[in-house]
Amino acid sequence: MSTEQAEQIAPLLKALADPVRLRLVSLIASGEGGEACVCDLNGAFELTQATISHHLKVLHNAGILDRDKRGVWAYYAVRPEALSAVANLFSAPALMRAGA
Amino acid sequence: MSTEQAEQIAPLLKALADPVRLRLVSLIASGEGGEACVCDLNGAFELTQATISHHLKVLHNAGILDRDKRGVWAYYAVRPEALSAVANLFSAPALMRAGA
DNA sequence: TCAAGACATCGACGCTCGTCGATGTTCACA
DNA sequence: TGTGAACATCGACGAGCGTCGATGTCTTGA
Repeated sequence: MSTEQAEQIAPLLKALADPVRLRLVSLIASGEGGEACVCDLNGAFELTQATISHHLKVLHNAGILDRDKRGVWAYYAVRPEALSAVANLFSAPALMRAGA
Repeated sequence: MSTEQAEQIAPLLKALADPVRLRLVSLIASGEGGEACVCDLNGAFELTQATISHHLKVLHNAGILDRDKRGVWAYYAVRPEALSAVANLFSAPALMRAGA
C-alpha cells in the first residue's frame, strides 16, 4: 500500500471512526430507500441538533453521505461505493495483503 | 447497529484511521509470515523511532497487532480477525444494512 | 563487567476533534 | 408580510492525538 493510497483512505476511516457517526450511517442505510431525514435522526441521539448536524457534515465531506434538501427537510443517503471501498480494503486478497 | 456495537467498533476504526498506521499494517501483513521486525519498519518512514513505536502500540492496544519479542528484536503480526471484522461490517448484507 | 544496540516510555508541544449555546438561513403557511 | 420550524453555521471550550527529543529497560557480545 502506497503512501498516496494510505492518505486517500485514512480520511474515510477517520470519518467513520466515531460511535455516533457509525450509528448515523447505520440508521441512514437501514432507512427507507437507504436514506433518512435529519428530523428523524435528531431524536435518535441524546445530543444537540448542532452536534448531529456537525457529524452529518463530516460524513458528507468524506463522501460517505449524499445530501438532498426537500423543502424544509434535509435527507441524507449512504453512498455504497464509499463503504464497499473500506470493505474491499480489509478483505483478502486485498490491498492489505501480498505487498499491495 | 446498537450503541454498544458502535462503541466497540469505533476504536478499531480509530486505530486504523491514520496514514502511517495503515501503511504499518500493510507492511506487516505483506511481510514474511504476516509479520515484520520493528527494525525494518523504522526505515520505511521519515519519522522518529519513538513515533513508530507509538503507532505500533496504538495498533497493539486496539487488538490489531500481536507483539512478539525475540532477543533484541520485536516482531509485530497482524490479527486477521480484527481486519475481517471491519471488512464484514461494511459488506452487504452486514450490520450497516437491514436495520442491524 | 561494560558498552552498544533495539525498542519502549516519558514529558511536552501544537493541532485537531467532539460538543455545546447562540445565531443565521431558508422554507412553508397563515 | 410575518411567524415559526428545520437545518446549517459560528465561536468557544476541554480533551485527545501525532510528533518529537530525551531517557529508561533489556539483550547481546566483547
